[in-house]
Amino acid sequence: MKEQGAKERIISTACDLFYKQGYQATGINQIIEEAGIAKASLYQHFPSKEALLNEYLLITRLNNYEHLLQFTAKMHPGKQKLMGLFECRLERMETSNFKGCAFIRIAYELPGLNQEATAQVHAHTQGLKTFIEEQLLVIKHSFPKGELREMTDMLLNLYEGAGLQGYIQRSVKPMEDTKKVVRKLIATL
Amino acid sequence: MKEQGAKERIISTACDLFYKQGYQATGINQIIEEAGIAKASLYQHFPSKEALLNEYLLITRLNNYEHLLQFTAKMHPGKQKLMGLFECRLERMETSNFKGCAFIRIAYELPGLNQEATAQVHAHTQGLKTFIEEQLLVIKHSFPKGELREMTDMLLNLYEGAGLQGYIQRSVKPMEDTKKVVRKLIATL
DNA sequence: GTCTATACAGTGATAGAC
DNA sequence: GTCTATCACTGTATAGAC
Repeated sequence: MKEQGAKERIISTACDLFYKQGYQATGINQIIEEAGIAKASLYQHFPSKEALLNEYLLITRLNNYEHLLQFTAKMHPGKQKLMGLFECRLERMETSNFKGCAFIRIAYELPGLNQEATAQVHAHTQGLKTFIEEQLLVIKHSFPKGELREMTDMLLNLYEGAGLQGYIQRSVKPMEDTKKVVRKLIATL
Repeated sequence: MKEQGAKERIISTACDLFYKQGYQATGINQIIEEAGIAKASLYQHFPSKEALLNEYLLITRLNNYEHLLQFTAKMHPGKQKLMGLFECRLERMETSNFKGCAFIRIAYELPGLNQEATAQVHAHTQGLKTFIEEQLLVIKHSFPKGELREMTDMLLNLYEGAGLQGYIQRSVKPMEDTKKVVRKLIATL
């Protein structure tokens, strides 16, 4: 990891710790220690801890989205890719130790979120909605607009709700069950 | 508020602040200031801030549950009470400034939650499940066991997912939409 | 650019007077 | 039981030497 520049080490360490421990529970001191750099060097690259938070959210969002696209790249648009969304998260829950959606965690941890961070949270949600909507339109080309939005929101709720329950119960079961339910739901379309 | 004992003032202030601002963001100093008592008095009644957290979760859980029971007291068991669960939260979102489910917030804010606090979170979830299951059994007396659990979990996911989206978007719309979807879902039972 | 050393506010928690 | 005063510690952020 030493061959990376200081800034890169700071970012990757901060992203890791912010997600694992939470933003507030992670101190600057821990970040610089694990990144192996001095405190002043951190403030050379980032004016404040909050700036680091914004960077964390941006990078995490892009990574999550990129991962989803790769995961579903070879799937057929429509039902298969829609199921892929759930399988993608299920895989994350099985391989890494899943701590819930990073953006929901931040929104819950910091009731007074700054403007840029809020924008990232919304962008993440909107990205999911768009992905879901696209697949739904492939499945049923002539979706009435109101029903499309309704179905999209319901699937999003199920997706986030299952992730949430899975984290709280420390189990992949809620997500597996939700996957089955979703499969049934879209089978009728 | 002055006629209440010191302990009661501490508890009600802490409950209020922990929910509004989060646990970590709320300092002992703010609690004692708003409660109008001295710091040493607080530690007379509670050995630590963490003890206050456990008290907060217990009281919030009992209050939430009590409120739900009162809200649905005059409704018919079954479909009406099940819809009442969603209407109850909808009402809370409209009247008070809803910050999401208190237990999910705590679970997300503190990845390393103590045993008693974890138990409260689980008890809350279990309480919701039991409530939902009871109504489902009234609706359809001969529910296959697997499907009953499946349906219960799905409704719980929708309930929590909608609360979550509602908080993030600062809108009651996700919960209203979810209510409609749930009404359709249980209409077919 | 990166380091050491430090500033300064804020935290949770205690001691001891009244 | 409740207060004032203070503890030891950690938090973020900066100054100044190399």
